[in-house]
Amino acid sequence: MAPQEQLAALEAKYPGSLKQHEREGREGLPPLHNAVKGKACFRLPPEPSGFMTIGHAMAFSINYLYKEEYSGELWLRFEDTNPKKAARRYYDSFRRGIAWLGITCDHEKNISDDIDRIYSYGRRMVEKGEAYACSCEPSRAKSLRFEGRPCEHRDRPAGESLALWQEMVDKRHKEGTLVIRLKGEMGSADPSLRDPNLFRIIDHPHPLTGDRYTLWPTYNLANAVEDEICGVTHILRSSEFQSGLQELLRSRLGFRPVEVIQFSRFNFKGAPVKKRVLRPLVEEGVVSGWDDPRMPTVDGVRRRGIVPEAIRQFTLQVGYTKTEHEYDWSLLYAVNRKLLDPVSKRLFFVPDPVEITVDGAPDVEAVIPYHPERDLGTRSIATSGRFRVPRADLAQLKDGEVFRLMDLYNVRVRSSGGGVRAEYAGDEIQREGRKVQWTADGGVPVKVLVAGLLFDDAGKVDPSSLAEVSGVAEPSFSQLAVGDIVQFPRFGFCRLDSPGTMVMAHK
RNA sequence: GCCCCGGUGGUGUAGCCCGGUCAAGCAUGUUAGCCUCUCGAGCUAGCGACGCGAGUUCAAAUCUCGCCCGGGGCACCA
Repeated sequence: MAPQEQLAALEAKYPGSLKQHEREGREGLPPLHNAVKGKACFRLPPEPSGFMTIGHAMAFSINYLYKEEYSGELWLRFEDTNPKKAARRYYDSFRRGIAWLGITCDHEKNISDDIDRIYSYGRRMVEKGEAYACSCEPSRAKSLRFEGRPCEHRDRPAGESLALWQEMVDKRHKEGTLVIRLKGEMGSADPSLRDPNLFRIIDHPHPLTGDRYTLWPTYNLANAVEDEICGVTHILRSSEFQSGLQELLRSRLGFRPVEVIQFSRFNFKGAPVKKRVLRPLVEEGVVSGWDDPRMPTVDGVRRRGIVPEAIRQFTLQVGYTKTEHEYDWSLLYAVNRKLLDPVSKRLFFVPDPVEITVDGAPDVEAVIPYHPERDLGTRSIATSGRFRVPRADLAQLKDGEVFRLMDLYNVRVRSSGGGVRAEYAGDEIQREGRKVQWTADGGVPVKVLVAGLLFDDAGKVDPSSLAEVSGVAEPSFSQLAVGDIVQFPRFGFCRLDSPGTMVMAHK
C-alpha cells in the first residue's frame, strides 16, 4: 500500500487517530500549580555558610522568574540556624550576588531574627506532648531510629519534657546532652519521619545574635515555621531537601499546605558546586580564592566575564528537571557570547609577539572601527613600519607569502621561520590570505588568564587548569576600566580583571 | 539496609499526564560550504538519542511489570 492509502485506511478504521498534534515547544518555565497572579509568594533560602555559587544563582533565578511572572512576592531569607557555620561575609556574598543578578527581593530576613517565635511553636508542641526531650547518645538515637524503635524518653510526661525545655532555653544544659524530638512516626517506612530532632543546643556565638541563644531549631522545623510566617505559597528548591518531614510538621502545626517543586542540582562540567568539594581547593591554595575564575561561584564567573543576563537566559533555557545533569560550559558560553558580541569592542591583541620591520612601509595613521558591524566608535593608530605580530601566525607563513595586517595593509614575508623582515605589498584588500593582528609602537603588555576545568574527567583536581597567555595589546587598551569586556579578535572575549590583566571568558 | 526521585544524540532540553504524520523538535557541539579585513557573529547543509527485557494494543519515547544504572534522603548540617 502506498503511504497515502495506509493513512486513509487507518483513518477509516480508527477515526480521529491521525489528527495532528500541536508541536508547541515550551516557552519559558512551565506554569505553576495553584499559583494565582498577585498572590504567589516565593523565597530564596541561602545558608550563609559559604559563597554564592552559580547553582544558587540559577535556583534563585527560577524563583525570581516565577515571582515576576505571577506578580508575586519574594523573600530573601537567610537560613542561619547553625551558628557554627554562619559568618557575616557569607551573608554579604549572597546579597552582592543577588544584586548583581538583578534580582530584587520584596523582603529580607534572617531566621535568627525569629528564634523567639520558633520557640513558641516548639514549646507548644512540647506542652501538648507532640515533642519530647531526649537525652540519648547520638549513636544510640541513630541506631534506634534505624530500627524504627522508640527510646524510653518518648513516653516521658509532657510536664517533664516542658521543664527540660525551659532549662534548655535557659542555657542550663550542655551542648550534646539533650535534644527536643518530634513525636513522629517511629514505624514509618520513611526514616526521616522517625522522631527527628527539632531543637539542639549549640554553644557557640552566632554572627548576628551573639550568645543570646544556645538552643537552635533544626532546618526542617525552622523552614516549616518560616514558610508559614512569610506566607510562602511555592517552594522551588533542589532535591537534596526532602519534603516529607516538612509536610508532616506543617500538618502537625496546623499550617496551610505549600506547593513544593524539587529539581536536581545545577552541576557544571569539571566544577562541582558542592561546598565540601570547593572549600578544600581554597584552603589548600589550589585556587586563588572563592573568586578564582575557575570556580563555579558567582564571583568566579563574574570575574571571567559571564554577564548576569546570560545566567538568567541560560536558566530560562535549561529550566529545571529532576534528571541528573552536568551542564557543559559551552551552553552558557553560547548564551553569553550572543549577549557580548554586539556590544563588545574589538581590540588588537598579539599573544606571544614577535617583532617585524616592514621595508618600504608608508607612515600610516589607521582609523579602525571598534566593531565590524555596529557603531562602537573608532580609534586611530599611528604606524611607521615596525610591528609586533603573533609568533604562531608568522611561523606558518612561507617565504614570499603575502599576509595582511588587519585593517592596515599587506605585507610580504622576506624570510620564513623567525623572519623579522618583511616588505610592503600594497593595501588592496585581498579576500584570501591570512589576516593577522598587530600592534605598532606604544603597545601595552597584557596578561590573559584562561580558565580551564578544575576537575578532569576522572574527577581529579587539575592544578594547572589556569593558563596564562602573555602578549601585547594596542594602546587603546589602557583606556579600559576594570570590568570592561572586549573581544580580542581570533582569541576570545576577555574581561579586564585588574590593570594589565584580562580573564578570558570564552572564544 | 530502608525511603524518595530520575534515565531522550557528546552536552542541555521538548515530547510522556491524555498512545497514532515522533523513522523524535530546539539549543549547544561538531563537520563541510557560503559570507566576513577575526579562528567572533550571521547563513546553508550534514552528523548524532528514546537504559535493557517482556507485556497490553491495529499502533508504545508515551501505558503495565521486571531488571539494570544514576542521584538524593535516613545528622545534635542546611
